[in-house]
Amino acid sequence: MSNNNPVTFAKALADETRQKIMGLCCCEWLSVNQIVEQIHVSQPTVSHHLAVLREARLVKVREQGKQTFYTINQEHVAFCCGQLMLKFAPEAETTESLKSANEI
Amino acid sequence: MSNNNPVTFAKALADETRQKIMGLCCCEWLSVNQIVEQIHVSQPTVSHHLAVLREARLVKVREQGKQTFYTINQEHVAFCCGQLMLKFAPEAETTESLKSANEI
DNA sequence: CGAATACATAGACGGATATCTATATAAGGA
DNA sequence: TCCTTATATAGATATCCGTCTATGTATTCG
Repeated sequence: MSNNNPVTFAKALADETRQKIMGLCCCEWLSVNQIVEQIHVSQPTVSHHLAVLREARLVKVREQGKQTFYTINQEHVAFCCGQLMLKFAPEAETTESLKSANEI
Repeated sequence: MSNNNPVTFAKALADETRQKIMGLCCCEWLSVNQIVEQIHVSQPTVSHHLAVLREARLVKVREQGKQTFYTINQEHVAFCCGQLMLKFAPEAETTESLKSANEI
């Protein structure tokens, strides 16, 4: 059921806790427990949110023994943001710079 | 209650109907009725969604006699997308091009 | 093998939200 | 002034979703 449209992307981002998790494992790989330790929700809740992010392809997963490590799929985040800008802000300056960068 | 954080932005985008409305009035001013005519939900529902978009500052409003016209606030959409990229995809190539464009 | 650790899944529950109908409000025209 | 048109608001309802506890599954270690 992995989906890739702008609505799926937005829904995945549309939660405070999920954005916190994303902030935590943005530029590094974290195990589920490491995330739980830094956030005030239960382990199953974290697992639930990670599943949502996985469905939306917003995280990369690496299993290693007992542990499962997650990190943000930055390329996909950037791609989806670009899609939103092209769709809903095609005439904005920032979007122009994005377009011209893509052409190079 | 107008809010400006990434969660508010994502929540506002996290609905199929709202994204349809945004697509419709992206590059032009439309009255509420014009939106209702092009979408299969009731007028109060459209008004509700426009209120959500207004709260998130994603639309500009212009009242004119009996009618109220809406268009996407493209600058703000682009800004929020940029914020998301900087926060959750700081190392992605696309984001780099965004940064360097801002520096110019 | 048996216990402990790490994570996922199932199910329950309460609060948020998308939609509708009915109605209020306000502007324009006859 | 009265009726029509355009939009917003109120209230009801059903569904979605975030969270929790309990439990399942798999891996590691003694």
